Amino acid sequence: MENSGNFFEKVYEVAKQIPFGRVTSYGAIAKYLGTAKSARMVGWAMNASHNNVDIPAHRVVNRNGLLTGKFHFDGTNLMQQLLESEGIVVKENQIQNFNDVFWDPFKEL
DNA sequence: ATTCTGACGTGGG
DNA sequence: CCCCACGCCAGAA
Repeated sequence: MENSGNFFEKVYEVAKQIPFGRVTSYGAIAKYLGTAKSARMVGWAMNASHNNVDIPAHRVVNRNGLLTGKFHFDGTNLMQQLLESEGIVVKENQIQNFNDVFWDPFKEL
């Protein structure tokens, strides 16, 4: 399982390190891993992370700050509620003050 | 084996 | 500023 590939494992590691009340983008993680063009794979990894409860996938959004994957969660607005529960303001599936809550692995990690 | 789509991002017109 | 196309990799039909 964990041998699915270093890439997925790395994504999980970074996602786990996302601080409370913060969010990051797929591209940021992908870039940090050196696969900036494979940002899609990051999302795919998140899909697999469904098995890993330790992965706060709700804290990962696209570079637009939009909750693109909110439909992949159990509920319709479960992702938004989780983010708001952390103090993040979300409006119409879009994170407000995105730059303020944005967590950059390059800068923070 | 082939084809398409998908939780994205960047670049060009 | 808005719209379109391309790249990337992996899994499903």
